[in-house]
Amino acid sequence: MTLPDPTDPDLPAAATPTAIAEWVADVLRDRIVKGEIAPGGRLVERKISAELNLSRTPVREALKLLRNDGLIEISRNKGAVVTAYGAQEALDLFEVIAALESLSAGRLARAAGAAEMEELEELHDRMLVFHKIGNHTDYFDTNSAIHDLIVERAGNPVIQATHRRLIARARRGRYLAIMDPARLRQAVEEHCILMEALRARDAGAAEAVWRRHLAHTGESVAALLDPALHG
Amino acid sequence: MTLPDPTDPDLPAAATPTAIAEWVADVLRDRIVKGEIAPGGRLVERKISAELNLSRTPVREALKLLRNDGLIEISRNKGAVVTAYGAQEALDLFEVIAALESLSAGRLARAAGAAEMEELEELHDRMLVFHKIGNHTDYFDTNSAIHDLIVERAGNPVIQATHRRLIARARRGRYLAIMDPARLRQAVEEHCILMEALRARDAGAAEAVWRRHLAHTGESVAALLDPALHG
DNA sequence: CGCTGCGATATGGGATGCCATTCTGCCCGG
DNA sequence: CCGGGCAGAATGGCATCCCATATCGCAGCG
Repeated sequence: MTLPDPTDPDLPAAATPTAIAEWVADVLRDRIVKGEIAPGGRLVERKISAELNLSRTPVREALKLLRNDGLIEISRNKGAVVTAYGAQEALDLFEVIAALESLSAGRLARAAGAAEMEELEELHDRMLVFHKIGNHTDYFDTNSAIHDLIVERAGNPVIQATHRRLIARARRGRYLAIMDPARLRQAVEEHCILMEALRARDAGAAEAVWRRHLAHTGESVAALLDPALHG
Repeated sequence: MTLPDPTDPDLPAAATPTAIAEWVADVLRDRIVKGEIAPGGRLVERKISAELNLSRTPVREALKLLRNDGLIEISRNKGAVVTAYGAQEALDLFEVIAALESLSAGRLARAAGAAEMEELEELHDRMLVFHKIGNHTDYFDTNSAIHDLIVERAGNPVIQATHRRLIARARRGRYLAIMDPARLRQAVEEHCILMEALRARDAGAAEAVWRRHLAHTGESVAALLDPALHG
């Protein structure tokens, strides 16, 4: 699998004095999120350490980090396997993300300063452009950046840390399929409503629309993961 | 080596074939939550491994677990230090816990079966008795059990996992001081209101009271941590 | 022909040693 | 008397070895 450029230029040998384990985790997380390693796929410490030209120790730590993100499960003497990702998991996940992000949106509506609003407006405009010209990749990236920024600028580090732990799993759905155009339009509309609520400092409206937005997103991802399900 | 320290009867040498790291994490977590290791206190891998008669490897893993719980911070060449725990952290923490538990309470109000309600009623009654007779320790334990049960029975594993990660830090406040009797009465009242809402299957009321309950708790803990602050 | 038991292999967990970095304290020069 | 630099100690990270256990295949017996 993905062999082995022994001369891997990204090897952090000199680049990163520490945190090799986190680099390994990033590599593996990417593969899992992008679906290169399918659910049920095995991650064996010795294989990975050989492939990346490292010892098992940082790989072990990286696997623990991924387990912590809920991306894999580790069983003794059986290796790590990528967790399943089905409709139910997506709904569960987005329910929690909705709670965290709507909390953030409400906090922002109450306390956002001019600088924060400026950042948001700028990203929002950019996203609208990408949507209009049909650039899906940049649209999604900007969209994600908006969500992350809302959480970050809400000013509660606990929300941010908790959100970060969940977002990798949530975005596993992004690479599965193209989203329904009708849902795309609805999502953009919800983003616009949020911006209106923030400009009006209407915390209740901001929370409500954002919770709804993320519930819709969760349902869309769930529908993609299980076409038989429609709820 | 693994020579059983005669002074430490809890050594899991034979008791636990695996998961020594988790046992170490439990030991250290207990000490931190109970305040035996003060904020800013240092946890040195070699010291701990010597004290517990094991190698650095499981200790190292345990420290990573604690970092993950947000109880310590690890810096290279400086060791792990217990994170500060002040009024602001408590408020931030309980804001997130309130979001998670109120979500759970709402789900329970909509979907709880007879068995779940029975469990809750039983614990609730027990808590009322402990409160009435002034048994603070058992009151707190039963109270915590109710909160945990609500999250557990809500049927969303993501909520449960996320909640578990936050609760250790939240409960660091429990050992700081005795809570204001007026706040105790208010807390009991809020528990009663929640039970009423659950019995009536009123999800909105359940969410509202539980969010309020946890906001109040956060404010109480924050006030204990910083008597100058009163929000 | 099928079932049981034993051994080989795979795999994660723990122990241990070495290394790089950073912090501390002392000594020397100004 | 004070400041800068240097040496040694402290400390976490990585590499490597050994071990316990679970899994799988094969052989031998019923």
